[in-house]
Amino acid sequence: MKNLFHPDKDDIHLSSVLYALSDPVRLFIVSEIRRLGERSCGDIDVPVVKSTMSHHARTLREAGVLNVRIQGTQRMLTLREDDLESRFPGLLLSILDAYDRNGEPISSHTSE
Amino acid sequence: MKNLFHPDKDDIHLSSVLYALSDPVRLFIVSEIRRLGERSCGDIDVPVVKSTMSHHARTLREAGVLNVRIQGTQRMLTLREDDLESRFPGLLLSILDAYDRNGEPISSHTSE
DNA sequence: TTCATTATTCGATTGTTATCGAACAATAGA
DNA sequence: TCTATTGTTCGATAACAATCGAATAATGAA
Repeated sequence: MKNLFHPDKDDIHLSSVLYALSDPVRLFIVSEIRRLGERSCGDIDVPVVKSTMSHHARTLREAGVLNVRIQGTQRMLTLREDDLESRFPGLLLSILDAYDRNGEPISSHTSE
Repeated sequence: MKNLFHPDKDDIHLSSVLYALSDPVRLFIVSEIRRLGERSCGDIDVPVVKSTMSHHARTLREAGVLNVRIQGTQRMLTLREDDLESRFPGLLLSILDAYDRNGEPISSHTSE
């Protein structure tokens, strides 16, 4: 049985969280999990192939944004809302609210 | 007289702002400007050479985080607090508060 | 005009990342 | 045991980024 690394709450770093959430695809993933609750990787309708999705899920997990629970062949993703809220109060909410208010395109952060 | 590009308020993108603030050096720069008010590039005691500082100032300006005003040979930097607050309510404050609460290290591979 | 101050640009280096497809692994179910 | 489902890992690629030092530019002061 595999054991997935998750950083301790106190090892979650602001710059890593901001970096993880600065990618439009990852922002979309996180927004969907917040909207729908726990979901597997495959449940999230994201315009990348599954190996890329796996990469993003890992990036978010290692940054401390997501918790990943193994259930059969699936990886169930949840937001680490409580850990993030206690470490960075208001941060996640303001980011996700900003995301929902302004329709960010899912292309690239160097768009124009 | 040179004219520096600043994105319109409505062209400031969440992912770009998060990316700009995901670098520890840039977080420090922004935190210092918030703490001290308007400052020139050279006023900020940051552990990088001036060409690198120039690069970071440009990244923050182009992301919409900083306003840069030319005064003589200096570039005076201010936070675009109002624009950011109206577009992403609470975001900047929660980031800077999180930064101040948890001392994020500036991990740089050079000393100066 | 000459010099000092301040910052930008340029070229190079080194490292990181987002993406894909193919191969692989783990599990559940028949 | 066989097969389908679900993800991960690996290798490759192309793009981007953080940093430095040197050269350049703009300005103000002597």
